[in-house]
Amino acid sequence: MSALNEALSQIKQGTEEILLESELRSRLESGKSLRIKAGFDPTAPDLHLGHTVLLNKLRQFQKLGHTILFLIGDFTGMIGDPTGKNITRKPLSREDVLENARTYQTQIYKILDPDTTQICFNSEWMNKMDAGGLIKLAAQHTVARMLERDDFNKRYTSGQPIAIHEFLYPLIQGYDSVELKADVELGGTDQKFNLLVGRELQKQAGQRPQVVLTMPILEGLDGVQKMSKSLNNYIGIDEPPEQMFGKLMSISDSLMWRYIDLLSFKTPAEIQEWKQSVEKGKNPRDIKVEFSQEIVERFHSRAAAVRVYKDFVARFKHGKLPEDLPELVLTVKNGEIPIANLLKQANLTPSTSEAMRMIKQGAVRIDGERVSDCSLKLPVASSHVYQVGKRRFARVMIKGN
RNA sequence: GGAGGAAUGCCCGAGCGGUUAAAGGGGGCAGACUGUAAAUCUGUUGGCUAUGCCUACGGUGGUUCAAAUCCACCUUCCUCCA
Repeated sequence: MSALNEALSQIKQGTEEILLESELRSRLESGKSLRIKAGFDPTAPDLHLGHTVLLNKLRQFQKLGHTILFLIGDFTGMIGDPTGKNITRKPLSREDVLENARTYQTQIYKILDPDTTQICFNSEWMNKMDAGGLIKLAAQHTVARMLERDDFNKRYTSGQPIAIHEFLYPLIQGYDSVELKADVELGGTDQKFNLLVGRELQKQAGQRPQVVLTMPILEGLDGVQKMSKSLNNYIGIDEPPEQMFGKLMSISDSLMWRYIDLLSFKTPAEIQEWKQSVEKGKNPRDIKVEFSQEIVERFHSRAAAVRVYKDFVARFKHGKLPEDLPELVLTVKNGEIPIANLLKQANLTPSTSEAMRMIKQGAVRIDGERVSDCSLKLPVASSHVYQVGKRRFARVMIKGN
């Protein structure tokens, strides 16, 4: 296989769609270092594994010698991508934007190579654009074409409101490609429409239209909705190894394959081998362990991956307490504290009412012993390990004042 | 500019004067079973100084012994007409 074909097949691996593949091929043939654009929301600097599907692909481009334009949409952030849920957002302050950008950098450089990554902000050119410029931009697209976008279309036909400014979002995102002279733009499949607008605007600006490459959207831990912070079904790349491992182990067997396909750096052949071994009767859990360790190692270290597995075995096979359980000291006034209040103050339950419920349901343990008495009071100077459900633990020392 | 309609708990959605902390579903959480999986079954799902108290049906005021339910005004949203 020629180097070109090899590169192309690497790029194609795991991607949803490439528009147009022939254009990508000819650009790769030129041998030049391409400008690869990807846009990010300025408000959510907490990256999770869902984002890394895209980042991994960017990394691959870097390894092939291309340059990444990491665009932070601080201007478009004022609009908010029109999902129908959020209306206009408050513009972030300059400080917030820079702070978020810094947070992004510390996270993305776990995957991307800083040397060939350029961080850009679209406010740089958008703040300079005046009303006339915006009208000129708006004149380059039609309402009918805007309404082709699936979510606009749905909202329009079902009588949901669409604010005019929401139409500006795809336009500005497309215009960013003009400004950046992007050769390729990557995005999730949900971005396809916006990415295509970029092609359109580049053509009108006399540029070669960018190649559009879409990546599948990773489902969250529930396996249904896309991974997102607001749905709380995500695994953050900054999470401690234990938590990361635990969350990965809790995904279902069918979802596991989806995660492996989109996140693992194993070759397709190796993944195929895994699938076959499970078909032959291997416990899928063992594959999950191996895969989860790979991810922990990527964002932490080999040592963490090993430790986390040992801890996991000790805890769930042999019923031991976790090693890293939080410890805290509570100060009480009257020489004792009701169990419900203790659990709330130790952050093991959100409210005392919830604590009461947990006790009634047999979810609360002290030093491994199930508690059934809601009115139990704990005296000063005692120190025990409290547990609510399977996952929440804390060692609490009670002090008088 | 005119005419209608809607707003209920995390979400959807019933209720349309009293027995309503509010049916049903989804989601969440917990228990059982397991592999901290899925599926299944069961329970639970406002708060608190806790066998009682407080706050809740868009907001404010009113009618009533009693209001999510009736009235007035306000706010927000939707539909149709122009």
